[in-house]
Amino acid sequence: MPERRTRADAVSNRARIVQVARELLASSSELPMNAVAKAAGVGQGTLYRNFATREALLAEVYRADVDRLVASAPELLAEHDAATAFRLWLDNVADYARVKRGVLAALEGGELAAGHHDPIAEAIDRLLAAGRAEGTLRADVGASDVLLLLGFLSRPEAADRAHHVLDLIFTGLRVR
Amino acid sequence: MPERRTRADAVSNRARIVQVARELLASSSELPMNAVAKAAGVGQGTLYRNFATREALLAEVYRADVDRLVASAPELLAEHDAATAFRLWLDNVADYARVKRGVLAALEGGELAAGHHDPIAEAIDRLLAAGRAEGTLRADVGASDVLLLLGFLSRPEAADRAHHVLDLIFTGLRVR
DNA sequence: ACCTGAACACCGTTCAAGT
DNA sequence: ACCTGAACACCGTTCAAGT
Repeated sequence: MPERRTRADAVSNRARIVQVARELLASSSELPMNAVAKAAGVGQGTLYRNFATREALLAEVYRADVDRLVASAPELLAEHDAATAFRLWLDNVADYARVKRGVLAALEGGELAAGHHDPIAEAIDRLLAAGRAEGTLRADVGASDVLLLLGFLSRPEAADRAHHVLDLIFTGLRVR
Repeated sequence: MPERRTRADAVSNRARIVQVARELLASSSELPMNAVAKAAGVGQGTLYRNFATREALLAEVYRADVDRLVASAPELLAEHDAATAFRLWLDNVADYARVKRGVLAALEGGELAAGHHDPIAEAIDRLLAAGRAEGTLRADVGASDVLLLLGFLSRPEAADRAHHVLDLIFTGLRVR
């Protein structure tokens, strides 16, 4: 298998697409594929070659944010008991959701159903497993349940009430 | 103000539009306005004259279902303590959501933000107020919080887990 | 009063033709 | 190997012309 060098213009095209998408999302929350291609100065075909679906493009745009969110789960577990770590992690999710609703939209694509390795689901699994071991979080709750509950964060009206509603959720997941 | 008779064709057009929309939703979950007009045998202008937005059309399609759901709240309160009534009512919502996801989609339109009299929010308010009076439901929960939490029912993956997730929500809303 | 349907604007996606 | 952009299919919405 010989090294296959990617053409320089292809590399810069891809980078520019992602950059432009990020900028468009900062100002509008919609992301028309044609608009991305035009603003990036590439043909539509090039856009689709790089990102076959809008979801793929969103995932790339928010990859760093999602990585940070996922990485914070084990960090919190190292410093706190599991229930506290879970509570703090939920606040992290809310903070991300407030700034960029896209983080949530990106993870709602349905990778859930596909069952492929959704890193956010894995982070939740770790937190839940730790809480189960501690006896502080309910044993009959799965990551997919939590993801369903967190879906409310993607609604625009959620902004004000997010932390309060997260508190309700957390209370429901605790062992009484 | 003299009686203004509506033309007979206008009446039947409106009825046929709603009927056709109901049928399309039964088989596809999408509802293209052009498709509704075509299937109903009317021009697009007629469709828009009757229903200025898709939301208005959906509201009309599901009006009977929503009415039933709303009416069940006081009925349940008459027969059960407030916490039980609330729990049973949540199950009613889940049952509706399973059969026709549109009921949920219709109520998510954003009447919430507008603050106009959303009958579902009123039904929830009655249940919460009764639970507060009884001391069995948390006092710091509003109908808008519950609506946000119920939003998960509109997701396709919710079907299997709906009752379980509702149980988690209910637990979070109970006074411990 | 009410209706029709052509027309406009917009979007996603594909693919023949180019370099 | 990669790119361009015309082209196709689709949708929402409006409005001039009809009855």
